[in-house]
Amino acid sequence: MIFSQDDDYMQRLVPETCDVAHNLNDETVDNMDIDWIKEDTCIRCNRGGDLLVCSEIGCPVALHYKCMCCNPKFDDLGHFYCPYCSYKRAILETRHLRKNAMLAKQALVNFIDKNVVAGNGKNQKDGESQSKEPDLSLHVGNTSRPDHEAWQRDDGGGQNESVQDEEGQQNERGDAGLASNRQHKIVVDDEACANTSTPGASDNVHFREGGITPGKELLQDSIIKDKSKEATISEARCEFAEDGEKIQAEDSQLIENSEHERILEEEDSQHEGIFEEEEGQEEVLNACHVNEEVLADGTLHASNEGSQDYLELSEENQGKTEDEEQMQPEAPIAPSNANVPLETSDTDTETLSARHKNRRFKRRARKKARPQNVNSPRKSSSQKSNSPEKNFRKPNEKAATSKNKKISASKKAKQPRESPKQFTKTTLPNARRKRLFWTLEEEDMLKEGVHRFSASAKKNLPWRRILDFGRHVFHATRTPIDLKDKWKNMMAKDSSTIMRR
DNA sequence: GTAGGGCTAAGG
DNA sequence: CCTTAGCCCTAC
Repeated sequence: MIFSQDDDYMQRLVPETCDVAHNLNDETVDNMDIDWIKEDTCIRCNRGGDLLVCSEIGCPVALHYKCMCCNPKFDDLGHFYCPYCSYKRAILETRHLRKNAMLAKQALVNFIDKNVVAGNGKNQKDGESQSKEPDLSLHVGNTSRPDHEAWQRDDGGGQNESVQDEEGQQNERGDAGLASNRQHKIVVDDEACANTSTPGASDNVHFREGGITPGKELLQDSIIKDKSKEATISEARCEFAEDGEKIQAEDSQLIENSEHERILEEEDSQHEGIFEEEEGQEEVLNACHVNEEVLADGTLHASNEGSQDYLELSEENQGKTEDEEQMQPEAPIAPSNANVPLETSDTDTETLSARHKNRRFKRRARKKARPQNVNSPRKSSSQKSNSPEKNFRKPNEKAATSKNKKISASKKAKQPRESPKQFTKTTLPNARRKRLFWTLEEEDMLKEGVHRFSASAKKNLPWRRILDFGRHVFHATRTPIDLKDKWKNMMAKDSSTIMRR
């Protein structure tokens, strides 16, 4: 849509409701108004003629079509927006979506909290009844659940539709997720706007204050703020990580989500500079993650709608929690208290503690002995047979492991993946990694990788490259050495089967 | 970063 | 007790 510099445009330039006016003193505004009114030329070539005038209220940008450095952006109604306003609108939309997501998350947390209080007390005591309990799944679309109705009552009906929809999307939140969120935008948009302090106003102010380079100083400020915020977040993350291996299993997912939000936030703050009010919300989000961990670990694990992933996760985590318990007295740096509720919340009944006490004691002794092993030469086979672990291994532990093994073949690859770097960073120095069996998919990928890279390899196989090659299949904790070891085993296996024939 | 060999958990 | 498979350490 091409405008001439007509009266209509002038009127649009100096509306009393202009956002800038709210943030600048009258004198400044008056001066600026005068400048804008005089502005009847292209801001690039400084000439008159047919100009594209930005439709954003208060934006004085006018450009020749040919002076645009890129294709002009129009909205559905054909209104032209200058690149800055166009970007600003996109950011605004992103913010709305984020607000929606956070609202949904908060609703989810409330929902889960209520269920934890109401439902799980008896779940813990009755193992079998857990599977019959109402579905506490985080997934949507399951209509046959009483809790859902309770939730609707608790949170008020109007929003539930949108909140419920978005909660599922958050689980796989990415750009695609955000895009799909748009269809729900209108539903909660009003509330999101209400919570926001008219973003457009701040945008405009920054643009004006920054002069020709819009909000340059503010931009830097925002980057600094953002970095400090990021540091805070990562500090918090570290604290979580110190809580033990359990966190690691979910940390990668946490990081993914946080990372995604951080990126969004960076984008926002770089252009708007003031999202300090969202810091609290960021914390809320992190808190949400923590809550989810707790739930995945204990309360949700059995009542979930047959979600094997949760089930398996909780099984593993029980073992890990146990390890954490052993470590705590010895650990020179005491982990934060965040895991205390984890231990006491649901899995640690009196009987359980008593049953595991002996085992923990033995394991602790073994772990104490481990540092000596590290520095000493290889142990003799006699030492090997004296391993206390073997002597005190329990039948139910065996059963759990075998069950775990069965599940692992098909399910391991679908678990949230933990980064090997995170693992080495956050695990105690002498702790041994949890044994992770190879899936068929991983083996196939390994074969494929070796096949692909062995041709180009002169002497040594590039395990690192093979790992990168199959990163999407290999578990995130796999290292090149693991690949090498696995290949070694596979070769040994092959040769042994050949020998037998 | 990789190879080789030893250690160890887990299962039979 | 043996075997298997994954993990770890050390040398290169």
